[in-house]
Order: sequence, then C-alpha cells, then structure tokens
Amino acid sequence: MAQTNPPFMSGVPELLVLRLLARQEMYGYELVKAVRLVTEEAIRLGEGVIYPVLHGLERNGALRARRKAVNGRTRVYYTVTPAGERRLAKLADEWQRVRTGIESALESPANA
Amino acid sequence: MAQTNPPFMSGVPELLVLRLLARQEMYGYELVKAVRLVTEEAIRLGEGVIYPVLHGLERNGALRARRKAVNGRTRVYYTVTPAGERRLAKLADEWQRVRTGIESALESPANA
DNA sequence: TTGACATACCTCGAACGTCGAAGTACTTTG
DNA sequence: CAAAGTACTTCGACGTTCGAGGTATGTCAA
Repeated sequence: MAQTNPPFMSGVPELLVLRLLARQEMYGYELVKAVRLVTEEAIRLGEGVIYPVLHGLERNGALRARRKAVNGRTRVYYTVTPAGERRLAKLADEWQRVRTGIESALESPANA
Repeated sequence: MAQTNPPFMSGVPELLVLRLLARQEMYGYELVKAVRLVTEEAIRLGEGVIYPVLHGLERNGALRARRKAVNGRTRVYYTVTPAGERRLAKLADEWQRVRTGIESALESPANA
C-alpha cells in the first residue's frame, strides 16, 4: 500500500532539512516535528525519510554531526557546513525555477 | 552522467501534460515544445518523459487518444477525459499544498 | 511494578517515475 | 544529396521517498 512516489516530493526532504539546520542546530527526531510545524502540517516526513537524508548529507560533507548526551539519552546534532550552504542555495534556486515554471503553466489562459 | 533524479520534478510531467491537454487537444511532440513555452523555458521535458506519461495516462483512462494523419504523417492526438479532469484537479491541489508548505518553510525567520 | 507512551536512533525493501540515449521513419530545407 | 526537423517508441539506470519494523531509554500513571 505504500504510495512510494508521491508527487512533488522529490528533493523536498533535502531542501527542508538543510533549510532548518541552517537556522539552528537540531537532531533528527527534532527535525521530524520541526518540518511539520514549519510547513504548517502540509508536509510531514517520517523518520525513515529524515535519518537517511541526514546520513547522506553528512557523508557528502553538507552536514557535520556531533553526539551530545542529554538526560542519559544520546542525541546527534547536525550543523550545516559551508558546502551545505552552497548546496542549500543551489536547491533553493532550483526550487524557485521549477515553482515559477509550474505557476506560469497553471495560471495562463483560464479554461476547461 | 544522466542526472536521473532531479529535485522537485516528481509528478510535474503528469501535472503539466494534463493541464495543457485540458486546454486543447495536442500530440506528443507538440507537448514537448508546449511545455517549454508555457513554463518559460524553466522546465523542459524530453520525449523520453512525455511519451511514457501519455501512455500511462491513456492506460488508466485519464486521456483518450485518436490517430490523425497529417501530411501523410501520423499524429496521435490526446484529449482529457472526465477521469483525467479529476486527476488534474487532485494533482493541482496536491501541488498547492506542497508549494505552500515549502514557501512557509523557506520564508520564515530570515537568517544565516 | 507494570504498562503505556514519548523520545531517539537506525535499517530495510518496495515502489516507481524521471531521464538521456538510441532507434525508426518520413518530410522539409539547403 | 545531405542535414535537420518532425513524430513516435522503448530501454535501462538511477536514486529517493516511504512505511514498517526494530532497539533502547526515560517518564508518568495506575
């Protein structure tokens, strides 16, 4: 039943994670909730999406991770590196490009 | 080299094809160019994208095809069925939802 | 104590749609 | 004649999202 290729979602997790982490250091579980909040419940990403994205971004140097113990519980906090900022800028640009293109296509001559 | 999973593109071909065909009957090759035009060059979909989408939409009843000979050359014209219109409405809604969510996420507190 | 629930991390396989390339064939243009 | 445009088709690669399932600890109430 898993609707695996939901429309308009490709690239979105990466964009949101980078954007949120650019604002402030956060850990995975926190990001899951932050995404819901910041998108006004429009977009909800499960842990099965967030963690892999985090690991991928760390692997290619866009994020730096540091473990911190809080209440005897371990959290992995992530921060955006300079490379990550460049990646974010590129993704945000790309998003605007696509978004604008689609808006143009949808708006034009109202009809059927 | 094929950058296969470009960000923000999932669902876009289907949305654009349905939207353009809802305006007027068209054939595949024509759609390839129409997409470029209507998105102001922001989005360009190759034939390898358009044709499979067309076939898929026809198979599940969103489009109706009819062959027409023009200048001794065969064109396959597509029109949107009622089911296709429903599909289009749903996709457009989905697009707005995601779009709004992302806008909210990007706008919020300017920073780093 | 026990149970339930939240926190926090991780991994897996499935699904599937996009993409460029390559191929066919006919027509128009130079 | 060759090259470029028209028109349709198919293919494999890619890789990312998704839900489900699994581990472990902390907290709170009964």
